[in-house]
Amino acid sequence: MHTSGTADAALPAVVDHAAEIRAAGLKVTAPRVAVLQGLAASPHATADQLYDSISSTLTGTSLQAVYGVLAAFTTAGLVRRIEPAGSAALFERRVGDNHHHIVCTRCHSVRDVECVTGEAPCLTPSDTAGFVVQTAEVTFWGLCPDCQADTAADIP
Amino acid sequence: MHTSGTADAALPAVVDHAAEIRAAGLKVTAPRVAVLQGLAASPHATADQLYDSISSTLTGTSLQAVYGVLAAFTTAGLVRRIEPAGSAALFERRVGDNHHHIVCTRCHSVRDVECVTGEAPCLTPSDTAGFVVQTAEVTFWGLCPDCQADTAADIP
DNA sequence: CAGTTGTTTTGAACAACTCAAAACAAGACA
DNA sequence: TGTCTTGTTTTGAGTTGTTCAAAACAACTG
Repeated sequence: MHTSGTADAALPAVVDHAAEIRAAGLKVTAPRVAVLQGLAASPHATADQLYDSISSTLTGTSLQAVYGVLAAFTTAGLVRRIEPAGSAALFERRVGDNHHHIVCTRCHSVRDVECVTGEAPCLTPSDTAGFVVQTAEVTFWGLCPDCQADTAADIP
Repeated sequence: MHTSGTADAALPAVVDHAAEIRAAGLKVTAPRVAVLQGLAASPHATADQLYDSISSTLTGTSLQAVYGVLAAFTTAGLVRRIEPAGSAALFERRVGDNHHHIVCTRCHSVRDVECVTGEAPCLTPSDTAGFVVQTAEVTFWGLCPDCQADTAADIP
């Protein structure tokens, strides 16, 4: 760790996070950098999970601070908030692209799904009932590989 | 009310609801019939809204009873539970068909959307990451006609 | 380095929902 | 028709996820 070429190159990720926060017009603080690090480690995390991963290294941080950070990031467009039925809100770094999600019906794990067939057909419902459609959100539900193996073991 | 041709034909809707409950293998009770009536009147209702519409005519009913009724109906396949981000759970009578929803980003009103282009493309994500896909849930977000008029008035 | 403004801490409150035990009623059966 | 069993509702409390508000605090500006 301490034998790297240049001091700045040693921690590129951290530097990036601070820069991203600054670029969004927000002040750079320790909880904010930590939340971005946590999201880099687990790309679909709840506020609680992020607080857990943060509180070990950044003592004195509160869960409410994490909620505040995530609210600021969401309105600033740094993170996206998704809310699959039956789970707490999840936060992810990927914003701006129209990607979707697949959720495991058994363990609630979440993975990203690119919407290649996607944009055009999915954004064109047959009858919008007079609504002006802004976005379309697709959530797939199924069994993740781990739970497939587990349920296969259950049924002899 | 008391001058109808036959006694049974006087209350067709109520009879239907009781029959539907019975057909689902559940006991017919006043709160259950009332919940189905409430859902007939407002096809996308929260437990709270249903309780409100019920408690005026059926005194002594508790909100917890409504939650219990809805849980029983959901597992029995009589109603479907949807959970748009930012709202409490909504319940609807339409089950079994693969229809979707459009939600107003301003007032949170919900309308059904048929998925005509739908089934095939929407159920075929490009890369399922090893998941076995069971269902696809599409939620459109936009402005309802009322809110279009309201926001148009706001911007001179 | 001081001032301003935005952030975090602390503590409380809230909404939606679930749980558990006792009272009760619907439908089956004698 | 009355009794029994089982499922349902009532009552009351508890949990989880999230938001609010005031005071303490720290990041960037000049």
